[in-house]
Amino acid sequence: MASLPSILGGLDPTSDRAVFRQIADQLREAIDRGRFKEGEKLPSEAELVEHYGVSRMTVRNSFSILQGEGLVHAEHGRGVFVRPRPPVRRLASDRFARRHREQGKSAFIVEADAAGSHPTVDSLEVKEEKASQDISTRLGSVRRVLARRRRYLLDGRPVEFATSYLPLDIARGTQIAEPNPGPGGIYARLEELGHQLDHFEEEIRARMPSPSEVKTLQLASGVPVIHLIRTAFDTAGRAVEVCDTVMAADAYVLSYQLPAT
Amino acid sequence: MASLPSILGGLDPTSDRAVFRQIADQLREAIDRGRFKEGEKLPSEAELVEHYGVSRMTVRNSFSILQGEGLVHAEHGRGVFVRPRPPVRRLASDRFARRHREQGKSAFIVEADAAGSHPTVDSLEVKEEKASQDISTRLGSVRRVLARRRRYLLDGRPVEFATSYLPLDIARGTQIAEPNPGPGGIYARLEELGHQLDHFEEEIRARMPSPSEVKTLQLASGVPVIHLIRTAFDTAGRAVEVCDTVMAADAYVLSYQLPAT
DNA sequence: CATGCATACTCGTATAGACGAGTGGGCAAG
DNA sequence: CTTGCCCACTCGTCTATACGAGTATGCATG
Repeated sequence: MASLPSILGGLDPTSDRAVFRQIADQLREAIDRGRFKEGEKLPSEAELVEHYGVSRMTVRNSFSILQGEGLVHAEHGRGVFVRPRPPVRRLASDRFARRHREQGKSAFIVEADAAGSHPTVDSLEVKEEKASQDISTRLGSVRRVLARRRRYLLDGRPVEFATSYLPLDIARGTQIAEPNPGPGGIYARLEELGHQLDHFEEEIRARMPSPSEVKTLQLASGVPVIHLIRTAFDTAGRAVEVCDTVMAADAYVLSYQLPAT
Repeated sequence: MASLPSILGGLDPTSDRAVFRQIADQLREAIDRGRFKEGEKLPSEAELVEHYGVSRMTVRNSFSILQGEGLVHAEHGRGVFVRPRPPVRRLASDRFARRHREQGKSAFIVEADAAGSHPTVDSLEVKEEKASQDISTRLGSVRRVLARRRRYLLDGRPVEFATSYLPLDIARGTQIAEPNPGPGGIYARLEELGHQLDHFEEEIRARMPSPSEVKTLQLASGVPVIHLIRTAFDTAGRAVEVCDTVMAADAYVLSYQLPAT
């Protein structure tokens, strides 16, 4: 690495911009310009204290700004690093098309294999439970539901956490209530049960994760989540499934195709 | 407000959870439970210093966690407040349907009026410029484009910042190159010019905002942005417009309807 | 009554120091 | 050579203090 003074400038004492912001600005610019590359270690707190002639807390304050922006992450005992951008998973709007439901493996597995990454699904839980107010409304005033929870990982990294809710009168006692719903997933089973799927509705929000989501998805600070709620409707117009998904935002791009009507 | 000890507990010295995290946990829980309501002022730093018997920096550290989560925001000289959740704007996937293009006013204005809020559009800029690599690719290798930039506000609050890019051979010299594109917007003009719209593709990402986005959208800390890139295709299969939109994530819910095919 | 200032309270910025804990390299002992 | 310890370096946590600047309130002055 080049010497610090050649990468980072000095402070402007006449500026009314706070010192820790000036330092953050310089580091951010250096990162944007590629002076510090993905995964590379930034100067240590001590080095920056030395370089700028400020106290350590001031430097730490700068780092915390960049962390909040998702640009860097700190590793205890090692240093502060430019956060590498993980490969993103592309979700196309036709991902639930019937033709994708032919094979035995789930869409997640097939797609990950194709992308050369190693997919895993864990913490599978299938149980009956009381529907939340929101789920009940979406499913048309049901009291209890079958909930299917699972977490998806790519190359060991958790990227998505999803729960499907289904009305008991549809799902109870069927293969949908089994941990492994069989080839084509629960949508294939629903159609076999006479609920021909008509369309899906998806609601998308983005927000900062709750502490429990940070834990489950092992999120670095400065990484938002995409919260997607999908409702599946059968040809009778009935909502037959609600799927609540929380995704690590840095791992996903959602893609939709809309008719111009 | 009830007394502090009745809302916030004490610290657990035996816990290995850092003190500032314990304080943040208690404040977060109090907020979640509605002990502190939206817009309400939290105890001041001094009060919490008193209550917990810790130093001020420790309390500030707790607040900075909650700020990063988007739960609270600080106002210089006033206090720290529970961040109110703004009314969200719902974007439905049929928002560009031809039938919505009849009236003179833009979709944004019509919709906001219906919701009872006061919409504004500002910082309108229309100019020809060099296409970025990404835009060029999406539009099919054009070098220069017409760029239409504008910012949308609801009740004075900026919520969205968008830029449309169009190939010069289509847009130059037409009403599309005017600040006001006329009734039905640029999509109506494109169709009049013989580019019957066939479908749109939308790409959605979520991430933390850049400093300039924070400024333009006046974002509180802990608020991510939704980055939406829409490409419009005509019936000849040509990409005739790319619209790059950055939205305050706390102001939007995107909604899509997908066929089950 | 109205104006304006003093003041108390709020958060913002910055310093200096202390100790703890994770990491990794080098050196010494076996 | 291998094992294990020490040490230097890293970030994590916390204290104590100081001054600045924005806000709001009330009181004194005109």
